[in-house]
Amino acid sequence: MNIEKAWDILKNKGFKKTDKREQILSIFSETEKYITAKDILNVMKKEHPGMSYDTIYRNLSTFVDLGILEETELTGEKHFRMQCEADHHHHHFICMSCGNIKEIPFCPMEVLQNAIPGYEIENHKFEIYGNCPSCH
Amino acid sequence: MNIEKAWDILKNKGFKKTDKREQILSIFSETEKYITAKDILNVMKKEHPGMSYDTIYRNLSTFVDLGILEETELTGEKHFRMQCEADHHHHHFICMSCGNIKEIPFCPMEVLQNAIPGYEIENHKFEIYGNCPSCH
DNA sequence: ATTCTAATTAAGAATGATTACGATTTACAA
DNA sequence: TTGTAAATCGTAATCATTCTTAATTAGAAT
Repeated sequence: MNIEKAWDILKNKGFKKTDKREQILSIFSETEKYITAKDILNVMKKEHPGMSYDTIYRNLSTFVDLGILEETELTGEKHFRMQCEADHHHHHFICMSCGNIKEIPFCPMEVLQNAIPGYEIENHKFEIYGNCPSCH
Repeated sequence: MNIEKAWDILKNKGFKKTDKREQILSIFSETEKYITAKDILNVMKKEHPGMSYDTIYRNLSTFVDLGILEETELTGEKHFRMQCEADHHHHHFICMSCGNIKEIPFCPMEVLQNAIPGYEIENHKFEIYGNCPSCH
């Protein structure tokens, strides 16, 4: 996902182009890491001192709904990052030291499906936490 | 895990036997589901109207530390249940309708370890959400 | 059995993330 | 340019969780 593609989606759904949305998307496009609403506020309040949390949370929620961002819960806080472009479904290793992520080129769900017949799987979470090679 | 075994652990570590702990453990022993601190308060305040949240959270935290309970984050809230007896490491299918859980007799980590060499895995979360056969 | 002491609890205030709301401003279509 | 719904601001409310202090209690020591 990149900024242009995000705007395509937003425009297509009738959302307006605003400075705030532009800047939020720009922040996400510059990092691979999962970041929080507070992280975003800290960057944005430099330029817009009167920045409202409401604006950030509302837009993050919109972006997740539209598939522009992906969301996960880490240590009690919601974290967000740009939705991966990858054509194949995959998961992430998350470095708890530097925050960088690594794509895990495999998903256990295919194997699983057969293991619990009769159970209707709607969602799953598969995340691996630890230290990446550079944070060893 | 059962109540007797939990008390063995608690006694062994020098924790005292109190009515509140007895009742909290009893609530967990009567369900397979993941429940919240509020769920516990709702049950306990019938007998102990002046029940404090602090007592619940403090004990839940102790129980998790001692391996009596296991904890997970569902829809923004901490949920707890008795630690499984199972001799083998495993994961859970969680029914989002009735809350019942089913043991998944397999863990993808063995396969994964080889897929990302150099990455030090400290923890992982593998949970499957959906509807169980009876909630179809 | 009584006393002592550290562990435990009660009661409510504090915190921190997130959401809600009325008033104001803005994007953009007509 | 103007009208209007959408977006934002500023702040208050909410919700789960943690903290604080004083009072109570379990279990050990006497």
